[in-house]
Amino acid sequence: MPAQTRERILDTSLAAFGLRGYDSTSLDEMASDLGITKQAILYHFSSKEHLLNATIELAVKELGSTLGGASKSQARGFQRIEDLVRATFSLAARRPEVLGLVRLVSRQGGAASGELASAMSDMLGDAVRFVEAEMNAGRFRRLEPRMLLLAVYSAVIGVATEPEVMRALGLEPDLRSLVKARRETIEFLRAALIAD
Amino acid sequence: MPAQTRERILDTSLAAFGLRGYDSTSLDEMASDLGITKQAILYHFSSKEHLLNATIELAVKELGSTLGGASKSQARGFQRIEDLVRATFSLAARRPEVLGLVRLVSRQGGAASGELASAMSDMLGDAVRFVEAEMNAGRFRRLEPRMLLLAVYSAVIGVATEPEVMRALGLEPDLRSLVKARRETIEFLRAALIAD
DNA sequence: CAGATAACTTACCAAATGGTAAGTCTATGT
DNA sequence: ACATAGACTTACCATTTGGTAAGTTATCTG
Repeated sequence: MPAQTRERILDTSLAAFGLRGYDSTSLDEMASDLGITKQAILYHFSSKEHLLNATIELAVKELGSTLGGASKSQARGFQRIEDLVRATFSLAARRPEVLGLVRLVSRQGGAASGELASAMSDMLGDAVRFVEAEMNAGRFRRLEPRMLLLAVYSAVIGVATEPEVMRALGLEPDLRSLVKARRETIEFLRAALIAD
Repeated sequence: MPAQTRERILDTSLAAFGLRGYDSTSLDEMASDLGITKQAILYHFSSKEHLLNATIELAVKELGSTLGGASKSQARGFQRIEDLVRATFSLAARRPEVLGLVRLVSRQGGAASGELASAMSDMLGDAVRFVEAEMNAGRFRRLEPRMLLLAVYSAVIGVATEPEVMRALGLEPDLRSLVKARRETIEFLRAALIAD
């Protein structure tokens, strides 16, 4: 069953690109981790950039299947936000590299980012409509929806993916702290969002 | 006046490391930008890692002089938070590379990060005490102070330094949008923090 | 059994990278 | 006038990097 080499390569590249960065990861290194040669990688993906594209594609898929469920839930009001934050933290704990790659791509941009950008655009578009509806129904405080989402997105991603800042605050980035961080983040967002 | 070469190198390296990353920046490239040779850089800083250390030192200084003023202000209550957010956004607009480097170091960690970590630790320690005092005075909603600060930090840094996410939201990351983002971020934080 | 194809490996390679060694030029102090 | 030191540049160099070319091995197909 040698056909799964391609998937193993993608797993490794997702972890490497997502946790350490694109330039910091060499094909030789990944190959040796996998117990194959670099040329085996280049057999499946004709260049490092193509590998990055395929890796982004995989990350988009994982992101969609994790957050898509929560985002399309029938829940209303703040419950839906809470579901999304829980799903995001769950992803951060299980597969931190996925969020790492999202951040990498969203920072660096680049030609490969089109797909992720459009996937994110869709999800954010849905989110904007949802938030607007909740505001109109008087359940959420009235703020600029897109800016609000940017702040929420940043807060969640930041809390979920900045272990060094947690350390600077005297918190160990272990599972218990992450659970606590999730709860506090939800409370923080609840306070910010719920109209009086 | 050739003695300022050292400062020019540090300026360039701060911009390069902060905006593009450490591994993605080569000494040859920086040298050619400066119109000197790579060996001139290695004359002033004996290795790339030493250059990174000196660059972090510079960033810490800039961070301190920008945020230190706002953080040590006599303002009480939410006004002090607002001052800090304004100072952070101002820094993001004027010198995005400084915050970029902070993020780089706080993500990657590494041996060089000690100085920045301790500088941030100090600032965050002050912040924790301030937030606790405000909570005890009943002016801030009662939340876990460190988690609260992590969320605030993440939201501000994220909004100030994630242009691609802004684009995905259909916002151009120009100066006007940044001003708007700052205003909305402050409102968001005000809603989250101020006790009823 | 011949041969084609998939999935690799071995053998290279040119360019880029961080770094060393030695020389050059200029100002300055004696 | 001369040595000295600072601020570089020119010349190299070993290693790493992404990538090409040419096998090799196993499996499937006619």
